[in-house]
Amino acid sequence: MSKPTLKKIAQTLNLSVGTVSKALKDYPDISEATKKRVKELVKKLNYNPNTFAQNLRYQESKIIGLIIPQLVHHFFSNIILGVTEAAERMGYLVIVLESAESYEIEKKHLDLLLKRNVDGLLLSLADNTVKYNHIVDVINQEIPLVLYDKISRSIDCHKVVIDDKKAAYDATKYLIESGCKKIAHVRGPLKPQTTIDRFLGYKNALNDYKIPFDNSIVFESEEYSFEDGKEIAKRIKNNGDVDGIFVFTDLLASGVLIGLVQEGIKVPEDISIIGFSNWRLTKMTSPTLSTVNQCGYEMGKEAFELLLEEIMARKKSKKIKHKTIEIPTELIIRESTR
Amino acid sequence: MSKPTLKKIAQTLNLSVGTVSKALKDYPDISEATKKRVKELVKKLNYNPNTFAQNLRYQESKIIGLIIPQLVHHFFSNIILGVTEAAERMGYLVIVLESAESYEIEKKHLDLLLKRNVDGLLLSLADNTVKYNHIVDVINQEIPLVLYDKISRSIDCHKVVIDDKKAAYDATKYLIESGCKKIAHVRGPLKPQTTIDRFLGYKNALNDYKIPFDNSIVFESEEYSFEDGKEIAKRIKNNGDVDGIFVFTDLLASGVLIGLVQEGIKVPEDISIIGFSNWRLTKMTSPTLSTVNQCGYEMGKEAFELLLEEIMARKKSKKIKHKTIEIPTELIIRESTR
DNA sequence: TATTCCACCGAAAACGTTTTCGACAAAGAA
DNA sequence: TTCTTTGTCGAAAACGTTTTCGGTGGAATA
Repeated sequence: MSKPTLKKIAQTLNLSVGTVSKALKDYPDISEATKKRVKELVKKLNYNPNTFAQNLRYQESKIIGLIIPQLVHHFFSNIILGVTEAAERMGYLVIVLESAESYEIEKKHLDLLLKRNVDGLLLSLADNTVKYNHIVDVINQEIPLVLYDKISRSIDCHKVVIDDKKAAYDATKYLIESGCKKIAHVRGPLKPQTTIDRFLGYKNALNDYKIPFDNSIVFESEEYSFEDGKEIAKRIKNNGDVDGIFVFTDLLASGVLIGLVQEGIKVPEDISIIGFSNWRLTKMTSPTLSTVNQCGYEMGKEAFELLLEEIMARKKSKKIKHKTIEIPTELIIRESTR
Repeated sequence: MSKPTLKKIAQTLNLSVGTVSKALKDYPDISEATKKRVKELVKKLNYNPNTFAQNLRYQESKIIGLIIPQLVHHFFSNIILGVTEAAERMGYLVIVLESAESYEIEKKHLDLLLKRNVDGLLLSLADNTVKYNHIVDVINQEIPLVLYDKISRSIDCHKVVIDDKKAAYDATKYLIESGCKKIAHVRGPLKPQTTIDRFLGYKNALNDYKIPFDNSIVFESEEYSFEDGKEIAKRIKNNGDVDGIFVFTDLLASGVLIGLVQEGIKVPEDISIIGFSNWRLTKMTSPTLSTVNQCGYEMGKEAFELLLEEIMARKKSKKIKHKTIEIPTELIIRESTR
């Protein structure tokens, strides 16, 4: 009752193992007659080639590794979905590991995946990592790797990002054009490139519309939690004349929103708010939250396709020119803006 | 520059491949001297055993498959985290695939994972599957499999679930004891066992407290979306004297909550609401939503441990008595209840 | 009849590891 | 001296597949 192998098939058919293998792969030097005999028995026994043997033979696993900063996160769930679906179409499977925004774990998991002989790696940097040696090492070992979402410009590989700067610019621009005169910004620590770029987009928009930048209405949240948002709402309230806020992530934005409402401020009549990421919760606050849609599914798909390109290039030991794909974002206007 | 292998190490050390292998595994028939020589070179070359060869040799992949009905879902993200962390501790990696609540895809993905020689499977049934042949087949093939969350009692294997009936009972009981007299229930189609059990728990609580069951205030939602919840809120409003609602899932519950508030009904003064699952969004509605905490992380962890038990038993070809673990739930009272 | 050619198939190496079974010394016991 | 023991190591099979390189027989050609 054990699994059928080429050997068993060969024995019952009085053929050699090699002939059976070739028959299955339609080699021209096998007669149609024996091909038929082989294929029929294979079907009958429900034979499937042993992956382990194939892996060993071809020196590839048809598995890629996907490292994610935070598993429990709407955006990254969409990334996983995009990656796995694209991968599956091309015969690859995906192993997902979380870095928990920690440099140490990121490194450990990178290592773990390499030891398991994945064919390639998809990586979004932990907020916490500022050194990139571990990543450069991987690339130098000729292991295909592409960075997505949270990347570092200094690493030479394929990358896929959203245009944070433009998205932030557009959001701020919308606030300005809808009549806001004094626009605050709530951001996180300036470590990941995304946070930096969103901040820059905000500043650029102010600049283009001749609104003076005022650092006293830029608020930083360490945790960017819902509770943090509420806290910041109070501080904004005390800053009398703010009439628009661009918050760098939805969770925080919803905290600010609810906080303001609880403080008796009318949204959007008194203050407009725009968040970032289009989490599901943006449809559930009251008022609902305007935000920037950031398509994780699309990004995951593109990331895999770039990785596949890199894998194929490595097979032919071709060097390749690396590119950076930008996934378009989209401003979604709901009730928290005028 | 290619990867070091046992053969290369053996050659440079004038040893046989077998000896090198045994030296690394501290076989007693290898002298300390050569062990030292081997280990030093191994360290220097940063040798790692080739996984493919090991897989082939041991006939195991140290990879398990995890099939999830919906990838983009807070609860299942926690499942993934719980499974992968537990698996990693024991030297296993996890391949995640989504069934998208479809029987066909569930079957396809089950098959895909088996062909890839996973050592075991974790499966939560798609809402859509009512036949279990594909699963029984797997079990008959002696492939370790455990069901989690959405299970079928008729399948003989390890299972891990939450005690939906008890959780629903407790939620309903809370509504009753806090003074509700006429309690509605919002549920999904009665296919998955979880939905059935939550409905039963609700009915049992009513029964124990001598409150007559009234089918006209049991509402069914096909999609259990946020919008569906708002729709149902209107119908409940027209049913004048309902003063408590137990909703079988948070997303829907938040829809009902917001719907009622928008209709001018005071929550919890006029109507109390309890949801189910403790999604993050329950902390962000206003008022915040009372709910039942359902620990996905814990469930994932337990599921893996049961699977490991099964894997070990199969190695020794031992039959094992199957058990069902129930992950405790916890009623979380917030602002939507009196 | 001798040669070439083709159609068909098998032998064997290779991927890298693990483990059993001997083999061969040297050391100890009889 | 002979036999057994002990300590070290190597040879080889095994896991299952793929692919190169010959090899065989028969048919066609010269």
